[in-house]
Amino acid sequence: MKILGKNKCSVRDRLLKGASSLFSRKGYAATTVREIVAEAGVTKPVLYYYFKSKEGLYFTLMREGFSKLDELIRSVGGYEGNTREKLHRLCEQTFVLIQENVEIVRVMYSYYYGPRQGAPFFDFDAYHLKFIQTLRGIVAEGVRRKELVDANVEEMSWVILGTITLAMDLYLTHPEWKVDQEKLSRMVKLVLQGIGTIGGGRATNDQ
Amino acid sequence: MKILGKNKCSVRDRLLKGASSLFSRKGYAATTVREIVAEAGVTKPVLYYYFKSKEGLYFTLMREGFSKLDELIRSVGGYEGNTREKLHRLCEQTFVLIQENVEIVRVMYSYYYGPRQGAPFFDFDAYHLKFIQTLRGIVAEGVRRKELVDANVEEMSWVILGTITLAMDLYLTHPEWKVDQEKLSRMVKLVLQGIGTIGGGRATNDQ
DNA sequence: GTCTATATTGAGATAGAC
DNA sequence: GTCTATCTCAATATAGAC
Repeated sequence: MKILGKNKCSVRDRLLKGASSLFSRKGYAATTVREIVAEAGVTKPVLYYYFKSKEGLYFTLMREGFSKLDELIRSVGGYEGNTREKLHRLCEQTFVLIQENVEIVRVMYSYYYGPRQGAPFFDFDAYHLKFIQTLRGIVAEGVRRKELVDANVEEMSWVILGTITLAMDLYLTHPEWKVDQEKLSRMVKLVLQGIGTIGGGRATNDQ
Repeated sequence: MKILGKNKCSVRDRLLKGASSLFSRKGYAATTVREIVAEAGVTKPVLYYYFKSKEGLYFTLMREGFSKLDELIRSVGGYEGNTREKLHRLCEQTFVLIQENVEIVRVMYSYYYGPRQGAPFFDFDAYHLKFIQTLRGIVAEGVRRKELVDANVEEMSWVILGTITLAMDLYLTHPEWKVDQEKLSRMVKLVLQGIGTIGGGRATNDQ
């Protein structure tokens, strides 16, 4: 492995960066190997040397992106504090991760919701499920500790998930609205405290 | 216009139905006119007779789908009852609309988040914005009436929007979880009443 | 090896008969 | 309104000159 100056990117990183940008803008199928190597200022064989194929590059990109999510999920086990604090921490870390990997998130999004268009299979859903399970764990513990109301754990998790997802969504589609961690944090606070004035009774599992 | 038996679909409708299914599964560009007409059991000139072009068919599909959303949004003006009831009604109507137009929603999603892939421009965002404005209107009125807490109207709207969006999301990607109006309704209830137990104080605009 | 000219293909679109 | 048959056009593939 070559030693690099601190501000330089390795060729491998340049290829990954350029590819993620192209994939997110044009889609996997529409992005040619030519464009990727041109973006990185190298020639085709370099790409094949590092990644074996266009598919290999794609997998590397996704694997490296989602390994950070894995790390985040593992770190949840070590969270200290009450449920409120844990939820806020999870939301914050997740949002930071998203901000740092916008392009990979875009690729994931269009794969997840749109037609596959020749993109190799990648099990995004496994990560989605893992994330939901983690969230659910925090919520279930919160209910046991009586720090959350005794309602349906799954639905409570979904409400939190919806808030995170919407923040991500708006961040991607309306950057000019400047959705950031602070706003997400206030939104989570609203979910915890309720946006209705007292009078409707507290949420319970009575249906 | 031909008179049809009550259980028969007109050719025009068959073309629209087949096209929306194909567009949602394969994407606009990857769907050929041949496939669309084959699906409807007619020949190409029929498509051109009704829609002038593939683009015309696409626009008709989107326009007809989103005109229902327009109708829904207009109907909000006539909502009766308190804010809680209005929000529940909006969520319910929106979810029903989504269920009845899954394929169009899918097409919209992949256009909105993915690369355009040759699909003609359609201003989905205008509808998105209109919807948010409507939601915001209900929330703002709720705050004035003191039926909602005096917090940031935009962020409160987003939390509700996030809940609807997540329900739609799960409905699209995990039909086996059977997210339905009842679940969405309970999720909205959770947002209104808060999932945290009392002790963290009510939400306000202190910040 | 590279370049240019020429197939080939498959897409969207149309004319005119019925 | 619907069909058969045909057109146009662009992208790609290939042949053959250089």
